[in-house]
Amino acid sequence: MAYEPTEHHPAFEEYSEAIYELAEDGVPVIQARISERLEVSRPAVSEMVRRMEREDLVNVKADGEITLTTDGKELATTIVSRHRLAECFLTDVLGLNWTDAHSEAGRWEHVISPTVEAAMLKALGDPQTCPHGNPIPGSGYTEPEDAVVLSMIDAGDSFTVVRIPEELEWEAGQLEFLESTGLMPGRSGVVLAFAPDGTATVDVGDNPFGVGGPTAERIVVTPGA
Amino acid sequence: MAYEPTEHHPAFEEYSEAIYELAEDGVPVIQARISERLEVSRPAVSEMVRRMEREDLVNVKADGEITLTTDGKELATTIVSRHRLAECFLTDVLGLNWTDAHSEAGRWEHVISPTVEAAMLKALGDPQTCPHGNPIPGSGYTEPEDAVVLSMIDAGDSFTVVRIPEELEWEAGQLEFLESTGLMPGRSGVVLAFAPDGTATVDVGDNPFGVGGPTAERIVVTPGA
DNA sequence: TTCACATGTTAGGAATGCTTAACACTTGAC
DNA sequence: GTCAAGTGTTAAGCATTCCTAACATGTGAA
Repeated sequence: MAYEPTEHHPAFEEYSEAIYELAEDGVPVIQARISERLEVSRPAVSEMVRRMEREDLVNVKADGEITLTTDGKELATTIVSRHRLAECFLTDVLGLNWTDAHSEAGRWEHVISPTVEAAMLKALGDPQTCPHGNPIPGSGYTEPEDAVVLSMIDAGDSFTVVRIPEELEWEAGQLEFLESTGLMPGRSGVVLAFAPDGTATVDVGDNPFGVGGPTAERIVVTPGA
Repeated sequence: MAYEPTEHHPAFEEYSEAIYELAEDGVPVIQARISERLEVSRPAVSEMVRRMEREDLVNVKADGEITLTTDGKELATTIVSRHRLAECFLTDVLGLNWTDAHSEAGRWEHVISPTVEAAMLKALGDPQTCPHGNPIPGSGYTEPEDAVVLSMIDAGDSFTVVRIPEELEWEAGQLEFLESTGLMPGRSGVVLAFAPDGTATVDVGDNPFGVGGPTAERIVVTPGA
């Protein structure tokens, strides 16, 4: 069977998704970041960005910042939706853990058709976020207004996890760690202390554990239990 | 994410599957048949067969007949299993029709990991055949000993559908036709008559309808209701 | 100021998997 | 016996997507 989820090349899907998620994570969207996120060489990104510009999927500003065009955004949100929906499906229906679900979804996103997407949405009751709390584009989800990153919570205060940004999902071992400690969306806990280097000690029910500074600066939470 | 279901190229999976299914359908496994089944040019098949031979996935006999090696058979049964399992899943869990499930599964088969395969098997209760009745390799299914093709049933006699061979699934409109008429595995009916050209008139409950000769020679049934 | 680092680009190449055009060979029908 | 049909191969080429090596440029630190 010909592979043809849309009219686009698989690579365009991957790059659009990366650009969308970098922007979502607040990372400057330049070629070097895409190169890191997709683990391809800088020349490969350079060439691909040129081709996507030619196909009117992205624009490149004078300072090198890359933005998605209307078409590019449509492609990106389609893929991101399917990725996050697939993650829901894989965890809720098939019982996979976070780590497996994330890597599986990275392949499923290119293979899910509108028909299957609709069927999955129905089966899952129109979920608004993926298991890690990231919004499914088009679901109408809006993040709580008081959302902050974990490192902004004062020591001694409680918090409730909102989401684990995509950026962290790509770090080896990160999802296993977060899932095993129970630092998951919806769970509440208390920040016990901050070390000078930014490491937070938190308690979400079981044993207290440490969360590295860079991680604590990315996990989105709301104050209070 | 790197695409790497096994250590094999997607094309190797596709070709192995085609070879397996051609043999299953009793079609001589030569390059020309693969070319037709996969809808690629003969030179493309020629080159691919050479590469698969080099990788010890197939053997080519002096008369041109292509057979799968042990490795090739393993790859083929893996892909065929995943295809048929995916069809079960897509119809039973997600409610897709035969036609959609077949074409979706053609993409899913390359993306399903052992983890997901195991989860699907569990969710479906270890199915032994796909929705069209074709055996899932490794499930232990054995076809009824008295299975014959529909065209072998005498006019006036009843029959029960066993399976719709893969060969028919690839014919445009065939699955829609069979599903809409109810000529599906497990269903029983009566052959009302045979036309001189081999066309059968059958009744499986609703209105009698005609089944073309070539189709009747491929659908596997057991005699009796 | 100078050096190092980050960033992007060019140039040259490679693997994968297709295509069409052209040719060679076999085999069955007449 | 001849011709057509079916089959496989060679040759040349193309699109996609990646790579390394090398180079150009900008920016911040010492």
